[in-house]
Amino acid sequence: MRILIVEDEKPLREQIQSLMATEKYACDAAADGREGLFLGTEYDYDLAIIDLGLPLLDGSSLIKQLRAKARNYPILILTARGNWQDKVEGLEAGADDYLTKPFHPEELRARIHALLRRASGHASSVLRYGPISIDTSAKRVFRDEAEVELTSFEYNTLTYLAMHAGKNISKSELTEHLYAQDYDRDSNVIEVFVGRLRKKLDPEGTLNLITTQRGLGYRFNLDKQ
Amino acid sequence: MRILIVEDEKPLREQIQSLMATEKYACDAAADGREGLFLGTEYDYDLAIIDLGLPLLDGSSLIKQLRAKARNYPILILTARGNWQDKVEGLEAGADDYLTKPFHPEELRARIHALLRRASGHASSVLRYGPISIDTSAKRVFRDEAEVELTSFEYNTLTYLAMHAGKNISKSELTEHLYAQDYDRDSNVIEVFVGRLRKKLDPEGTLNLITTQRGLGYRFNLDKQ
DNA sequence: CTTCAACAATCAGGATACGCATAGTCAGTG
DNA sequence: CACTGACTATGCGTATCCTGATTGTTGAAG
Repeated sequence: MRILIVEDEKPLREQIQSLMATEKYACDAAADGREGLFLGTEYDYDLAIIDLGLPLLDGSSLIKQLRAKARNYPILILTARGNWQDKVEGLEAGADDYLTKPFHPEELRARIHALLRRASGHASSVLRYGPISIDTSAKRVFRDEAEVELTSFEYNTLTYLAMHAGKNISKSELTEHLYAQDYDRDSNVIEVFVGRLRKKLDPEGTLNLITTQRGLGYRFNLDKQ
Repeated sequence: MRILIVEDEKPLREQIQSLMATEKYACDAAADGREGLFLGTEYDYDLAIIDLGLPLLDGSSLIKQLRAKARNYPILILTARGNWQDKVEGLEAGADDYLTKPFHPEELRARIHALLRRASGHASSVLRYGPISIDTSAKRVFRDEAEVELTSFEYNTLTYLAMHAGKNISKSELTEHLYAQDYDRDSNVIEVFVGRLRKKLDPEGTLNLITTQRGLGYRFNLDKQ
């Protein structure tokens, strides 16, 4: 999951960033509306958290512009307590939920979970793809009823691919979603981990689990059931 | 265990809160139906206690809306003595049990225990996992018929893990359910307590009681019997 | 058909951050 | 004021992640 934070107050921004870090979400932060618009347009986020009172470009204009550019990820807005007009304006601009400052970190976290869950539309916690099943609440993976032990990063990579089964996912999309902004592009971590996943989940290569689309990315090849 | 209380009468609400505190449950309280709906929707509770006569949004509507949003934790309703219709309506809306006011704290305590136990799929108040058994009503723990003395926090950690046996429970999920509201995130309490549990319950490490899935969480490894 | 460049896979070793043990501090309680 | 239990601080070991070189594969150009 990759999350965008647009918040001008540095302490709050950093607090949110560290909260996202504990959730193992990759996140980018912008300190004003302009920068927010740039990042929000440039990258494909899973969620954005936007303060309404921003320098250079205010929150609801930012949201309007993002929506106008067909950026459809869920947006959570932050408002000062009691600013009814702002809140309503933000929601009308295209935000999905709001939170009034100050808030408890727990509250923010819960909202984010709810938005992400709603966005992905996954009701059950067990995803089945033929012989492979992924229990997202237990964070365990099985092949033919036998558990396959995955590390945290392997697990994240697999679920991202599986949740976009049938689609070509480029390596850069994967790194973008699994890592925070500043990540060394010319590394081959993804290849390494895809290799590990293939070895662990399909050592004989009979499933054709993850195929390589040269120049395009990887594709998870089992249908969801 | 994390519990939600929705009750408009302040004295009663606080009485219940302090009762929950003595039980070492983390709990949040709401004074009206709206707030109750918000909290109940956004957080993952283990149980909710809801008064039927509430301002802004009445109890049974609240329950209906929670259930409609797939919030499946057990709900205990509180009714004034003799309000048959209300009680029935509440149960039909999706409550699991009721209690008529005024009630003895003991009675509330017993009902809560029963509901939590039932929710985790255990009929009796003694949970058995191989050589480990947990008596949830007496809050005592045994290994091979010998009692193991646990402190209250150790006990809570153990029961939460045991009630979700087989699942990887992240440290943040543990803190969410064991502590109320905000809690300092970069602390290693959980690690310390898991360490103590292992030492007390399985000093030789023969049971493989709680395993660590680096980056994913902890897992209680004994099957329920 | 062969060659070549670009891209991908593999492997092993090093760096890092995660989790653990231990000990120490602090707060509450009798 | 001693005692217990909750939490913090520190250093250490190691699983996990990342790197870079090497080997393998692909597809287009000659």
